[in-house]
Amino acid sequence: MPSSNPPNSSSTAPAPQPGEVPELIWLRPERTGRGPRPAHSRTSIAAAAIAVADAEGLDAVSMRRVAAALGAGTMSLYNYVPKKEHLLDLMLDAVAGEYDYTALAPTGDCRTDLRRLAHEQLAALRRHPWVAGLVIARPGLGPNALRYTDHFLAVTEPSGLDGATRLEALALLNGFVCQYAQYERTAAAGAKWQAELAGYLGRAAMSGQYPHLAAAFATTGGPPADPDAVFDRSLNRVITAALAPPAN
Amino acid sequence: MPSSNPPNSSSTAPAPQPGEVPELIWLRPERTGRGPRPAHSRTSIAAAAIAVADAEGLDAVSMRRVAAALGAGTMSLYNYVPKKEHLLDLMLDAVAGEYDYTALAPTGDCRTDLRRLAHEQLAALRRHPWVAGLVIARPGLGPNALRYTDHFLAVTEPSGLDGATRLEALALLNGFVCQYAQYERTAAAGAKWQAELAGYLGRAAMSGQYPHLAAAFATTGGPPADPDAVFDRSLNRVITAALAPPAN
DNA sequence: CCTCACTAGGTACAGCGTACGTAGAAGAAC
DNA sequence: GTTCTTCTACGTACGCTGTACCTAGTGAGG
Repeated sequence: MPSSNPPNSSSTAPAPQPGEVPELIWLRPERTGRGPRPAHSRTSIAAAAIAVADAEGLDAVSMRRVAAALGAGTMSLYNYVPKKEHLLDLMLDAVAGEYDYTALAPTGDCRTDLRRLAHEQLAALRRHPWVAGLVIARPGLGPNALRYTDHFLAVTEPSGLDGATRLEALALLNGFVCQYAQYERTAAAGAKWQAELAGYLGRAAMSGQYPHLAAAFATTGGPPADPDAVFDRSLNRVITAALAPPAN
Repeated sequence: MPSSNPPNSSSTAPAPQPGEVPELIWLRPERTGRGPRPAHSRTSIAAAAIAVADAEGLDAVSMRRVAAALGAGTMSLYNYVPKKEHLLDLMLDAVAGEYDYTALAPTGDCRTDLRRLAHEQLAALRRHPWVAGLVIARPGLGPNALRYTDHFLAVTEPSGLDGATRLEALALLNGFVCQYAQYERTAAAGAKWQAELAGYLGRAAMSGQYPHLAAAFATTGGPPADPDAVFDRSLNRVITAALAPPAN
C-alpha cells in the first residue's frame, strides 16, 4: 500500500557507516550474528501488532501492549524497534506483503490488472481498517512495499507510459483506494453518530446557507447505490486518469 | 478540505435532545446564554492550536499546550472542547475557512475553476503541513467545510453531472491534493533521511529483486521536473477523471 | 579460554488525555 | 432585591504513553 514517488537520485548508494544508527528501519540489519539468538522476529512482532490493531484499533497499539502480546518485556521490544514509528513501518509493510502476486500476475490488459489489484487492495484495507489512515502519513518503503511497486510497474508496462508517470499513477490509485476505504469506515460508524450527522446536515441544508448542497441532497434522495458499484465506477475513472498520456 | 460523501438521509432532522450531549461538536451550541461570558471563542481556540501545530508540528498540540497558549487553565479548555478530537475538528474547519471565495467565484469554465481551487488548496496545505495527514482520518463537516463543499458544487454545476457524482469528484480531487501535499512534505524531509533513502532504494534496485523498479529508476535519471509542473500535470488528469461522465 | 557485542528486561520520568470536585459569576424566577 | 440555577474557571489526581538508562546474562569470535 505504498504511496511513494522515487527521489530523483542517480543511485550512488552510500552504504551506511558502521557506527551510525540509520533512521530507516529497513537499513538496520535484523540480525548481526553476535550474541544470543533473538527470541522474536520482525515478522512476528509486526503480526502481533497487527493483531492488536485489528482487534482493538490503532490506539491500542502501544509498545507495552505489543510486547505483552509477544510475551516479552516492554523494553525488550526496543531491541527490535528503536522507535514506535518503526513499529508502524513494520506493520504497514507486513500488510503490503499480504498480496498473492501469483494470482495477480499480469494478463497483458493493463486496466483489468489494475482493477484486480485495486480490489485486492480494498480487501486488505477492509481487513485492516487502521491502514488507510496511516499510509498517507508515511511513505511505505519496506521490502513488501517495493515488491508491490515493482508489481504495479510490471502491470502498467503495456501502457507505454514512462516510469515516472507510472509511479504517479500508482500514487493516484493508492490514494483513491485509501480514501474510499476511509469513507467506508466512517460510513460504518455508530448509529448515534449517523443520526446526529443526518440531522446536522439536514438542518444545514435547510438553513439556506448552502444552496448547492441542499440542491444536491434534494436530488440524491434515492436509495444508496451499492457501495461496491460506487467503488467500481470511480475506480474506472481513476484508472483512466492514471493511464492517460501525461500531455497537458 | 472536506472529503465527505453525504449520508443518504432524506433529512428528517431530529433535533438534539436537550439533555443529551452530542458527539459532533458542531451540534453543540457555542454559547447557551446562561452563566458568565466565556473568555474564549472556538475561533480563537482553533487559531491558537493552529499556531502551535504550524510552529511545532501536530504532536505539539496538546490540551495543556493550547490552553497555555490561550492563557487559560488546562481543564478550562474542556468547557469549549469536550474531547481532543473536537479540537482537531475545529482546527481543520478553521483551515477550511481560509479560502477567499469571492476571489474564487465561478467563471463558468469548470476546469479553470477547479484548477484554481486546487491551487488554493495546495497553498493552504503548504501553510499548514499537518492538515493533509489529518483530513483523511476525519470527515470535515464544520460550517467552513460545508461552505467549501457548497462552493465546489457551484463550480461544478456547468459540468452537468448530478450531485452525487460531483461529491465523488470532490472527494477525488481533495484526496489527490492532500496526497500531493504529503508527498512534498516527505520529499522535504531532512538531508540524512534523504541520503539514507537514496542509498536504500539504489541498493534495492541493484539487488535484482525489483527489476521493473530498477528499470523505472534507470530511465528516470534526469533532473527532477519542476514540482509545480508535476502537480499541474497530474491535476489536469484528475480533473478530467473527476468530471468524466459516470458511465461504466 | 576470555572478551565483548548482543539480548532481556526492570526502573524511572516527563508528558499525555481527562474524570472529578470546588469556587465564583451571571442570567432567570420570584 | 433576593434566590436559584446554570454556567465558567481551574487545581488535583489517575492511568496511560514513549522511551532513556541501567543491570544481568548469553553465546559466538579471537
